[in-house]
Amino acid sequence: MPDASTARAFHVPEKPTVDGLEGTWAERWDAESTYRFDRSTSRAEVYSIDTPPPTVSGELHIGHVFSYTQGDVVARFWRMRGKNVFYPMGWDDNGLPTERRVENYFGVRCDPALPYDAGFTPPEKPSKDKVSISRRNFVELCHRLTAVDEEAFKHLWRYLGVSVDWTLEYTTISPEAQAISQRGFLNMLERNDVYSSVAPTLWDIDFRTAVSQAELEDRERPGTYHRVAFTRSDGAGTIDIETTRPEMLPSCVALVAHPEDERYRDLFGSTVVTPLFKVEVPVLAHELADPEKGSGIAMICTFGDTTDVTWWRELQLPTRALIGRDGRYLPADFSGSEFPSLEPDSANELYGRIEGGTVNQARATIVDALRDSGELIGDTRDIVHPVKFYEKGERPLEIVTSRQWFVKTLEHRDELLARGEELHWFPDYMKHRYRSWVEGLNLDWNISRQRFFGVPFPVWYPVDDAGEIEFDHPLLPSLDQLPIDPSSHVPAGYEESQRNQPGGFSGDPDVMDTWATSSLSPEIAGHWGSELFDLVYPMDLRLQAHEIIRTWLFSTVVRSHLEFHDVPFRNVLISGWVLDPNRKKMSKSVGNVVTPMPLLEQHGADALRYWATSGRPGTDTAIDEGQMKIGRRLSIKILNASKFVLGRLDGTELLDPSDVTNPLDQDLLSLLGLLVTDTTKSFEHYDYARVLERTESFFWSFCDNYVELVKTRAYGEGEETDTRSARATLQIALSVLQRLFAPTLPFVSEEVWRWWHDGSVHQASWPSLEELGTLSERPGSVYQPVCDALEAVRREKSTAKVSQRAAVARLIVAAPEEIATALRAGANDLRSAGNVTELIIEDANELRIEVVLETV
RNA sequence: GGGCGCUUAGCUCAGUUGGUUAGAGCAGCUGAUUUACACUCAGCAGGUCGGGGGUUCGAGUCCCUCAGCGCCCACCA
Repeated sequence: MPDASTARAFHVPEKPTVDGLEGTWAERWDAESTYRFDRSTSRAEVYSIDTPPPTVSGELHIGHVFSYTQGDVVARFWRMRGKNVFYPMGWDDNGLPTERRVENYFGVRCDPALPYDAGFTPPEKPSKDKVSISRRNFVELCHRLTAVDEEAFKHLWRYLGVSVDWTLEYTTISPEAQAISQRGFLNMLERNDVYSSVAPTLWDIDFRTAVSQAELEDRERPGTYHRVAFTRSDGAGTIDIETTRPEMLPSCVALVAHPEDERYRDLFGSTVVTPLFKVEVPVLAHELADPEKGSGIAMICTFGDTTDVTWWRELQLPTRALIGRDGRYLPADFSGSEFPSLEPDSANELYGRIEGGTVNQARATIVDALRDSGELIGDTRDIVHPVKFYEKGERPLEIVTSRQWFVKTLEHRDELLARGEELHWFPDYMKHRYRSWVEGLNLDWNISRQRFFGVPFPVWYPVDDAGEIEFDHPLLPSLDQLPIDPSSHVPAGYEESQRNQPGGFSGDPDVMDTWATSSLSPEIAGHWGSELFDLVYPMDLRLQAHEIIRTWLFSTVVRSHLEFHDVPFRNVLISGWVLDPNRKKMSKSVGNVVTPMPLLEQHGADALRYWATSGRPGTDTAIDEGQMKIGRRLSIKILNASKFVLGRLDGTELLDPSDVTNPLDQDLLSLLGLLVTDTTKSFEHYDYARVLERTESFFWSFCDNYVELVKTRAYGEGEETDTRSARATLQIALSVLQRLFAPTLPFVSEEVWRWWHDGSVHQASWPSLEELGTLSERPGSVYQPVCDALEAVRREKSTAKVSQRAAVARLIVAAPEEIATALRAGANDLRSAGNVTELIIEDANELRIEVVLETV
């Protein structure tokens, strides 16, 4: 036998069941280290896998089960194929979602200004009024809750049978992950791949943090066009613009129209005066101005939207930013140089009414004032238009000027596109998503977040004698000091007492975006800096869902390209979404999110895996309990068929292909050979769904036709060589089928395998053609005609509404020579399976089958 | 506006490089029944392959076009 384990006396239970297999085998696999990665290996022997560290912020959902199962099936195939599979598991336990969960779970809020309270205990029941606690207390609660969540996640994973090596478990907030993340950052800083600057930044006013382009989403929102009159400085009348954001008027720095626009061409270079605030601004030309939109001329404000940022940058306009980090209006003086109003008193009076207010309040005030001044032209017009939101946010993003760290992506666009082409995508068309994302980049990647539970930037800054922070001369730790927290560690040459003092130092207050850390998942999982890393990097496989191509996949490619001038992984397996039974996307707000544990307990892990494996790569798939039931039924069939076949076999006797002498048996193995070739090829192309489909289909035919045909022969009736041939075929076929099912249905496959083997099926070798002996040139040429004849017999009995065991007095088959020969070879089996008394096979040109039932 | 995918039986989906009469499961219907398995077995019925055009001896499959659904990207004032 080619199997890794040895056969021995069979132990088949009286009443096999699929219930409880998950607990039993998860424990055994742990105890036997079935999935342990062997470090004494070479890169060529390794198959390494990079899976997403799920966000630890509550419960895993069914989408995780779906995606990870697809990856696990592939992992199990390569393991059986002889690869040394490196399959770690990580948890992404820092970042906003985790903070959000901790705030709600304990009823707390982080206030970095507060001192640490060593005796703090969170309220027994979280109330709506959140308790403010120090950063250190907050981080402690984060660690406490994520530890609990991670145990629950791990339990689910083992129950599902994900074949990770749990000794390789990692978390993104662990000291090692932080050290790697900080090392990656310092390397980028040294290479000048990352920079900090004060710049307009996409800002969520509720979370009070910057967000990156990748975290944007458009949502349709109602808006209103207001037509507003600007006065020409030359006194030649007014120019109307249309805007949905009249509240940005005090931030206006210019008007802009298309360079070719006849209507405004003569105005370029001239100036106009803004309504209400009476600030003189230039009229400029830029190609992004759309003559079709509104009146064809737009106002540029700092900053109403991302186009404003582009115009501001490219036209080198002044900054008149007025919206603060809390979304409220900052103080401004219209008599100064920053806001040079021609009528400062009235401008300041009006501004005084909106200062400190929200955007909505300001809009109402300004629209009223425009109406009063006569500068609002005509009626307003309600529209619905896309507005940019943080994907987890509730209010529209503002653009706020702040200091942030950016990774240079724009200047590497072409190289990043080329890296995308280097990857092997499954399905292939998913590469378009990567490409269109990279082509559409318009901002460098902002990796700093003004939050608390994350990897800190390993940077301090000197504070000059005047108390100003010198951002341009950061103080850096050495690599062997990592990880560090600049808010509690002190840079070399300074004392803690000098923190935030003139002549002292100040720590960078921000933390890294969660993607900035998870973009290093291959480095973290592979322990960058150790010998292990060279064995596993670049990874062989990245598994993930399509929705995070622009975030996780993109950012991982960026980091790998900048650090190693290579791709981070060779193959990308993209999974689809799980849709609810009505084919709608699941979301918390709709309330149609399904948690997997109840389904797992009801149907069993193999059944859920069966459903998940039926979803092809990249394809969105609806939850379908019907599919799970079919998976469960298949598992039970595998138990029963294995029990039956092993019951036909003689205890310990191991047979091999040389015992297979009967033409029907040889043909069955030839067909099995086709299946082995097909499934192997499919797996090599990550088509796990096809493997299951083909194997399942073969298996049912094997049970219903082949086993029925050779039942009596295998019992020992008739010639001894024929009995031996049937038993050898049953044994070989069963062994192959159990192994073909093993990646998809690991629990039931392991159960039946262990009835007759000592080792695990998951360490057995993937079936090969060699173990099937000499294969026919024309597979199916014997088996198929015999099955057809058997089917004719069954049809006759079914039509006559008699038992399938009813006797057939005479079965007459007239057939062309080849078929007749096949039937003669299978005549004994056909007779016994059909309970046929007299079988007559004649040569004829046309196939003709006559079934004469025995009259009672 | 640009791009990608999907459209095959009531439902969920297979259909390899174009090749006999288009397949499976579920649901439906008709039966069988001390059986390895009722979480069973056998059988039946159900489709002008989204519409139109083209290439070809031959198209579910290739090309063009239209429509519907879903998604991705976009500088939406």
